[in-house]
Amino acid sequence: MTETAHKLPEIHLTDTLTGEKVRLETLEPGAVGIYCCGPTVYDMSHIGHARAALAPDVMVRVLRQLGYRVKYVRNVTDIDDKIIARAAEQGLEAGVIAARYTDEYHADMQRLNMLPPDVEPRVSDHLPQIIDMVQELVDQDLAYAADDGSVYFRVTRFDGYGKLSGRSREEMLESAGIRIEVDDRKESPLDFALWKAAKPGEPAWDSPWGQGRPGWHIECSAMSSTHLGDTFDIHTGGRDLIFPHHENEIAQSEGAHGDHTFARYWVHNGFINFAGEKMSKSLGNFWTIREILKLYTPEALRYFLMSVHYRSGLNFEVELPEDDLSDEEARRQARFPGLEEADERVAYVYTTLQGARELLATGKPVDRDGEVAEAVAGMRESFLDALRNDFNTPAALGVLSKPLHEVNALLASGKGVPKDVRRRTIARFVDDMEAVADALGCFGDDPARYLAARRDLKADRIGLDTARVNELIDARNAARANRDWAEADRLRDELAAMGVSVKDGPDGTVWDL
RNA sequence: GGCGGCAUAGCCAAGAGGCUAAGGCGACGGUCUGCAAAACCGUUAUCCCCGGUUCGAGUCCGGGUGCCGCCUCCA
Repeated sequence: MTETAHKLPEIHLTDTLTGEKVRLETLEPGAVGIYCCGPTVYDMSHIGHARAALAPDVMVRVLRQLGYRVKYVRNVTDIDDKIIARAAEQGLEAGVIAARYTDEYHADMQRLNMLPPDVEPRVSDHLPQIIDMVQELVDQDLAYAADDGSVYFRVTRFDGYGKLSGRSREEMLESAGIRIEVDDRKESPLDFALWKAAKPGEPAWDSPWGQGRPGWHIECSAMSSTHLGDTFDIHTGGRDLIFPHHENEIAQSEGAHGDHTFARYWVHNGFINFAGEKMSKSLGNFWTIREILKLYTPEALRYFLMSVHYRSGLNFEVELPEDDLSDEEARRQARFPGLEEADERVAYVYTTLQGARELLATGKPVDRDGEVAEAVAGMRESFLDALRNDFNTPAALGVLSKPLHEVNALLASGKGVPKDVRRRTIARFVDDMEAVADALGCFGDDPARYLAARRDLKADRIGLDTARVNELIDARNAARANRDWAEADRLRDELAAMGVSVKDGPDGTVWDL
């Protein structure tokens, strides 16, 4: 416990357990342990996975920027029914499938600029801890082995059951069996598997109950206590995991550890909804990260995901072409209005940063002490205030608007502002945008490189003939030099028809998509 | 059927009882420009309905309506 730890800025977050926004009081001052339910690696990740990874990513970034020491743990579920099923389909070992999609997940996360977790535990590396935990629960009579060698958690013995999802055991019992058949190996319909007896041909490990594998929920209980302790600060995941997954984690962990609080705060991200054009079954109802990144930059996707608070639902509008195209081709030509807007916004920020850097690169070094235009002076603090308040990324992004306008105005004209104030304001903006970029994982690239990469991506997407564009631009510049406006405008229309917009500036003509 | 969440401008979206309800997109008007584009400036809402608590409610409580999610190893 240090002096500075007490001075760290306050963080508030919404805890699913109470449904209220509360001040984060960490177990150990100045330090935060976060556990995130990571992917089950049986297929390519979709944008929902990106959202689930982004929520803790922003938390870790913000907490670290504010001076907290963070231990970020995100697991990989590499033993699971779906993996086994996929392996069987493809005639491969389950481990091969898991390894492949773990790699793909890492590749997606890296492209999306997600911080790597400090520890990334895999279920297959934690069998001893899992078995110990199941044994502990059996010893405490909180679990029982069935005749076939499966072990179930005895929900009737854990009084807190239902506290996260807001249900009572009585309610759940009433609705049990309505939608799924009750398994007669279980004492109660509410009981859930801690250990599943192996069927022939499935991956299996030795245990006191025979060959088998872990149930889904126990892994997170075992891995979180291994890497963060029996009690830790924040547990994150998608809303769908509240019940049963996280409810069961609480039962297992608090049961096994003698009623110690498991996670002190539960943070759940909302879902992505598909709106707009109704998607048919044949087209599938999800979009992979990989597909999206063929069409938009990773930062555009990040920005899009951050434009709505993590707890809310996010409408992912999709416009599919009307033509009678193959599913594959239709998906390749899909448009996403939300992403489109995000993409242009990110480009606007980078264009501003580029202009700012160019201006600062000329002339004398800037004296940082002294007056700065108001809109920019307060940006950093307001920005962080928004993020300290339940990691409110849309509010934080909103804070950037006025400074961006101010800087663009200053770049366009220094009129009415003392020269040193102008340069100092722009310099401050560039400096503080580094902190912004650090917190958001966005806007941190070199502006020129980003904008070029974005243009290339869009050119590829529409199959643009870049050489032809340059020819037309040259021809148009020649016409303009001759003040042949009719011809110049005709050429501009021709470019526009190709999707190219031109901008005539004092330093010549540039084009964009 | 049970549980939970959400309803703010044409669209998207902040708002943890109290300054004139952020911001973005779009639209309209203007500056700049050969004309444009970009950029900048300006305009563009009383918060689903009813009742209540309070000096004061978008923000709390009750009821209604409408969406959505979970109750199925789906982020």
